[in-house]
Amino acid sequence: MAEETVTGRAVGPWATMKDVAALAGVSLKTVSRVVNNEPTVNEDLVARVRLAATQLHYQPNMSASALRRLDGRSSTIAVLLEDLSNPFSATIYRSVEEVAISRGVVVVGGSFDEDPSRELVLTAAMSRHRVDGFIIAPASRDHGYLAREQRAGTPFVFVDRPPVNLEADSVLSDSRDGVTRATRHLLRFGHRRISFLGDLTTIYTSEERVNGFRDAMREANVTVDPRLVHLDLRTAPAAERVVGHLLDSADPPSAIFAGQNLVLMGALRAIRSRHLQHRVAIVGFDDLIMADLLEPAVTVVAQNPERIAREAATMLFRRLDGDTSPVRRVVVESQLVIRGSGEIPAPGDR
Amino acid sequence: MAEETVTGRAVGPWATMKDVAALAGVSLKTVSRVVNNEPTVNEDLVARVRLAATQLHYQPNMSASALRRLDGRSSTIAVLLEDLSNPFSATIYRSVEEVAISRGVVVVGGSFDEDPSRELVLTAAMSRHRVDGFIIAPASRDHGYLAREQRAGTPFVFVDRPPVNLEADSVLSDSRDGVTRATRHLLRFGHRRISFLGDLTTIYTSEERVNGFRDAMREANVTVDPRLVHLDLRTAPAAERVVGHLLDSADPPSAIFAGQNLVLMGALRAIRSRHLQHRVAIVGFDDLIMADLLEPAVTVVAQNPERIAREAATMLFRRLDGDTSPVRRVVVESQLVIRGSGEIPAPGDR
DNA sequence: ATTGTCTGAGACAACGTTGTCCAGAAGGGG
DNA sequence: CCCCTTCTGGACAACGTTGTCTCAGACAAT
Repeated sequence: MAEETVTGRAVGPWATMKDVAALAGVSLKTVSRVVNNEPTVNEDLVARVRLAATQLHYQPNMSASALRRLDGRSSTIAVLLEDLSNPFSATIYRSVEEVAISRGVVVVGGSFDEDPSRELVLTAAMSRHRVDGFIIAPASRDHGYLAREQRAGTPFVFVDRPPVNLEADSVLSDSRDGVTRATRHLLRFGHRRISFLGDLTTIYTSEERVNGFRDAMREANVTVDPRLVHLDLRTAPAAERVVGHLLDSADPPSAIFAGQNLVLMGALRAIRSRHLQHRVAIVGFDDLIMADLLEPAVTVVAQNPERIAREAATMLFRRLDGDTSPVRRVVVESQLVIRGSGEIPAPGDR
Repeated sequence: MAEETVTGRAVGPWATMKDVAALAGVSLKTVSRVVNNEPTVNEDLVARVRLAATQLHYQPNMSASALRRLDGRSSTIAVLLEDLSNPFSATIYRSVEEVAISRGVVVVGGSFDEDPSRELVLTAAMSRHRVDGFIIAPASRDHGYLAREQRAGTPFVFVDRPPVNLEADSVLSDSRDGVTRATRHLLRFGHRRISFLGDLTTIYTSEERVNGFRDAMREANVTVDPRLVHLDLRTAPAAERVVGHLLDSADPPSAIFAGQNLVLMGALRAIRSRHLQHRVAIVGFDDLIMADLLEPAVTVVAQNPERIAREAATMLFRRLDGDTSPVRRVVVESQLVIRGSGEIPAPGDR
């Protein structure tokens, strides 16, 4: 055991292949072969090496391994999302982890918080660690800077947002269509004054969602009152304030579409504090835990983060396994979950 | 740029220190010094090296760096929790990430799902990657097997659950006390038939929570009806079923303490479906997003995952910075958040 | 018995970096 | 002017592993 080496390094009791080889009475290279399950080793030797390895609690050093291997693989992938503490990102992370662990790959996570400079910092850090691949929901709107790394052989799979200035696989939700369908749903209940509340317009999905809303309104020949459209809302309190003003105004909306989780919560608070929850219809984007427990239960457009993640992970690993087929864009359907709050009819309506 | 090396390896366009040195017209070692911000380099050379590095988009190879460094540091820490997709774990992960990124350290995450064998698999994987430290909420109840790694110099900080058979720092919630206080709260509203619903008894915190409940009941001289205590509930549907039976029974509880998130949700569903939400008091452990939007809003014992994570991360990094002071156990207070559901008086009560 | 083929194990170099050591330049004092 | 010290940069080895090559030995065919 290499308690102390020539250089005087106090590495602690990490056994190396050399130690295992010495104990098993074989050459270092034979240990390497056994560790990598190469089939050309005599089974007696395999057994001896295995025994020595367990006795010494040998754990291969992945840094050394990654350094020396021809493919440079580190058995590590990066999953970089908006915010690992929000349920959507967390579910994606977790589902990717599931696929990764089954392949002996560990997952390095990071949160961008919609900050493009953080995206740069984190992707660079991951590059330094030579992760084998990326699953990324970018904050920036230009991903050309990743081309270099991509050419170096690192695959990228974009989730939730498409790559810009980069040819890469992506797995997206049908946000636009999802919102269109939800808006049609509200229109069907007689609503004409529908308020749309959206997240940062810099975010791709956020843009898609407003567009989906406008699509449905145009299709139904309902003009959108610009006073009812509020974008760049990021927090529940901000949304609560805005919705409060809307509801207190002379010509309030009869229905609200909340384009994001926190915005939905703020809107719900504003509605409830005015006891309007059975009068004003509301539909949200992204499912909320406990949405079914509210009174009325909340109708939402639910995305499918598990499926997005599974698709993305399989695509990534396929690429790592050598798939060189053309870039793919997979769209995962979102689903309108009808629970009550979106089925409140407009005042004059039947 | 090493497009192709002697061995014929297609490494892609990763520039190495050698390439940078060649372009800058200095020796390899000088590049290393510049990259590591060693102060003994002439500033002209520094500038030249920096320029060459950016021109080549040089990113140091952390695998090589970790391999060669005396301390073997990989600038990586592992955060291994129950389930990264549940809000408690996700918040901890995210808060640790925040501290880590400020130190240029990346975070590898993993979920145990309360499966001790998965704990073994994941910790071993992290060992192979030679992570610099661990923040861990273990699934197993014996952590002696980590001693070897600890002796190798890797610090461990346990969160949410204390280390067993291992001397290591820990950051815990005052679960037991929190539950005791919540139970007293229910007792104060006249409740005597209080039902306790708990998670897997193998989980440390789960055990603590029942104990906290029994403490308060004993203190108040109220005997606990064993039919009202249900443990090993893991899912919302299971909890819903159990609470359904309780409520439909001849002698139902007047108050319920739900020892965990999903259990709370199941209990709430059972109560609501019987329209008893204004009759049966309920208090949960762990805050729920939107708990304030329910009718009545849900009283909970809220933990403080951000603080737990921040404490744990600072402890870990202090250890990495050489702190050799005795092992510490930090307790982060939980807080009873009064919202309404826990303040429903018992039937016969004032 | 000799040669040729094949299998499996070991010697050796190399991956990209950092620690150690040394040499040459620069600077100061006698 | 020379010697000694200080500072800076470079040569070299080493980290733990894997790829390549070689060689010993087993075995079959002549």
